[in-house]
Amino acid sequence: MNRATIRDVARKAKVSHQTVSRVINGHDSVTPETRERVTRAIRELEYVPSAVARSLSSSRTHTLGMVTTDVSDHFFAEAVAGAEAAARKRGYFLIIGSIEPGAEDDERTYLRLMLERRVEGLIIAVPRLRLADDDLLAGAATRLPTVVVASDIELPGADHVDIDNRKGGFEATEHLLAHGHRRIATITGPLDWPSARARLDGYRDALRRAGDGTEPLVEPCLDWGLESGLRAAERLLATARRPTAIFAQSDLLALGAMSALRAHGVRVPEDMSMIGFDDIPVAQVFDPPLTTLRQPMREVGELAARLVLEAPEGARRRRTTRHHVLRAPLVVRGSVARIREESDQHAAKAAVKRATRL
Amino acid sequence: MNRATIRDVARKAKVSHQTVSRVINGHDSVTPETRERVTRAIRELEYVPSAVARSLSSSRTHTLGMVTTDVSDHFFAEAVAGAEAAARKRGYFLIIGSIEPGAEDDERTYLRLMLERRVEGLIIAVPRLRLADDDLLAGAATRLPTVVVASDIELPGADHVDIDNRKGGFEATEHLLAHGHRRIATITGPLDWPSARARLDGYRDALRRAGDGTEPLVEPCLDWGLESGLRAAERLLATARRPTAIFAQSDLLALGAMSALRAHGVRVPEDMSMIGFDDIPVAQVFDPPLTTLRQPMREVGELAARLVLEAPEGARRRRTTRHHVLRAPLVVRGSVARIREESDQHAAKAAVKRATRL
DNA sequence: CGGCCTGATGTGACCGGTAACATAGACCGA
DNA sequence: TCGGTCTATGTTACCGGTCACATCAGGCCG
Repeated sequence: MNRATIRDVARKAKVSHQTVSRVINGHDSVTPETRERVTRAIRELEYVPSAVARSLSSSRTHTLGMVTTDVSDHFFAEAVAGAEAAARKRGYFLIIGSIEPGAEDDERTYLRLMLERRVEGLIIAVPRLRLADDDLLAGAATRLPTVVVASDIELPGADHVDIDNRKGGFEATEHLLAHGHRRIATITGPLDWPSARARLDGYRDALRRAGDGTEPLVEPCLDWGLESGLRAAERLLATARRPTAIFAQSDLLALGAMSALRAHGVRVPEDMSMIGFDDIPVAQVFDPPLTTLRQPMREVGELAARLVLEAPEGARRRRTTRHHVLRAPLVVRGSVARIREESDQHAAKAAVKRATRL
Repeated sequence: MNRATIRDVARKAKVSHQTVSRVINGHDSVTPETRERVTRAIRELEYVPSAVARSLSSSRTHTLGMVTTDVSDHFFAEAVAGAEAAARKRGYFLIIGSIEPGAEDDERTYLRLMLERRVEGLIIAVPRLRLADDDLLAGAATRLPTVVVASDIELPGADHVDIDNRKGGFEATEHLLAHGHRRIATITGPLDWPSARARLDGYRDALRRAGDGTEPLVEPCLDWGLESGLRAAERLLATARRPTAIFAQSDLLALGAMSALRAHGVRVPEDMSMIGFDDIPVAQVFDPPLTTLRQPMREVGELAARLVLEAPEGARRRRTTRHHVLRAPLVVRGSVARIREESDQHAAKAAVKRATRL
């Protein structure tokens, strides 16, 4: 039971296939009665036009491709949703290749699949550097409008969209400093992610600027998840001079850490202030509600799709790279408190000790 | 700068286009040296075969379509990931249409887009009934292998994959009953979702079977989210005879409810036992860790894709519908406690009162 | 040594649309 | 009345692959 074609419809309606094509595409200059005959034939044959044939002859696929890190990461899932919505609003279809952890070779496979399908634009949301020196990607970027999301990858002519991670890290740390904290630890994401490094840089910036006995205390993790946060917090609790505040680079790291703290009888925010990054929905119903930085993930995706679709055509393509950076505003909730006297003294004592040692 | 075609490669390698095709498809009966010449030409021209043209002539698209409810729902996001993985393992590409809340008309649009793209199979993961009487869908289901996920939609010849929600609801309630609870409320998802109704049925089954002064107390919500859970819990706290346990039909509803309880000074599990449904990752780091039912969402998606791909071809198609039901096992954590004496008396007193009234 | 088989390669049609151009009336003004 | 313009429709080629079949050169066998 094969699908009817445009010629089957034409035969049934006793017109030429071209007239059918005109009806389908809402072309004017078709007599109402002819149009009606054709429409009926289409309905009776359950004709559905073939996007495949249409793409081949018109060389337009109306399809965008997005290669992303595993969408089980909240950030990327939202970015995909945003890109999808923006694409669809403009009549485009988004096909997605989500790279699962451990299957990083799929990056190339996906990219290739998308090029074979003749996508008209590319969004690359892969933070790691593996793809960077790939000639397949480089070639694609010169032919197609390409936007790189949340990544360092350098591609001539490709625009970048990202969160201002450095500033975010800076503001998170400043917020803790403003509450009197001096011993501030950070739990980072994987340091081969540009976002993790940038947030760490922001953290360092803030501490450096504060001077005054502050000192970086960095606890890196291999992923952004709960488990890692939990273990990182346990390592921090075991250190000689325990911090009074922790800046976790993701909400999941923060929530994992908080569960470890709870298990050890350390209260948040009384004994330990905590700040996250992301603003995932559950952050606000946690106990205490998590102070964090909201990442506008959906907007990142939307902006990426818009840039791809509005890129100038062919010869008019720019060779310059533009960076679009979105702010991640601080959302103050209940997980940060002013440092307690005791801890203050503790910190002060520690500072003196350190000063003496130098 | 347009893409090279198979004929360009042929010209450059001084062979016929058919030979190039043979090389691309790894066909044997090509001399090693010819193969080498062709391969070099492919590389030099940066030739990438066109899946569009290939699909048109071979009438195989190697594409599956999945129409789902908004993937911001954890269940559907995981199901998509599972289906994607299963499809890809078999050399298929999954294209996704995610219906956002409020844009339910898109169902048809997406379905149509997928049919136009000549998908070779369909996964319909749309719980609401809107699509049910759609002739487009019905027609598609007779032509293509189709699987319906987490939905009541009746389609001749389409298999169904779902969670055993009724049993899940039953077991959740039984678990609470086993801890001595008698006044057990349930916070449901939207009751036009089959899963919500089935869980509610399971809850009722368990109460009915327990008899003995139990009585349903149903608090329905319009979505599955935190906010709704929060407000539902507030309504429950305001009722005259406050329940001692709540079965929330999703983890988000449960977490939202717990945040409301906390705000009202009601401790979980001491004053109120709580059980969820889903087992989202953060459930285990909550305070207390949430007892819940784990939905094997990934497996649902994988199974759906497998069924689509392994469906018998054409004439051998079954007209019967098979239902595949996956268990949602109980995950015991810390949010359910044995009922306290005081509440026990309370419940007993209430039971007597009710008996008297009858 | 001719016939036949086999492996390597080439030829032309075809998949189902779109694009460009052709054609045939109808209408219209000079 | 006639050429020109406009509208409705038809004709043909083409997009870039695959498919079925044709061709051709060796090798083997009787």
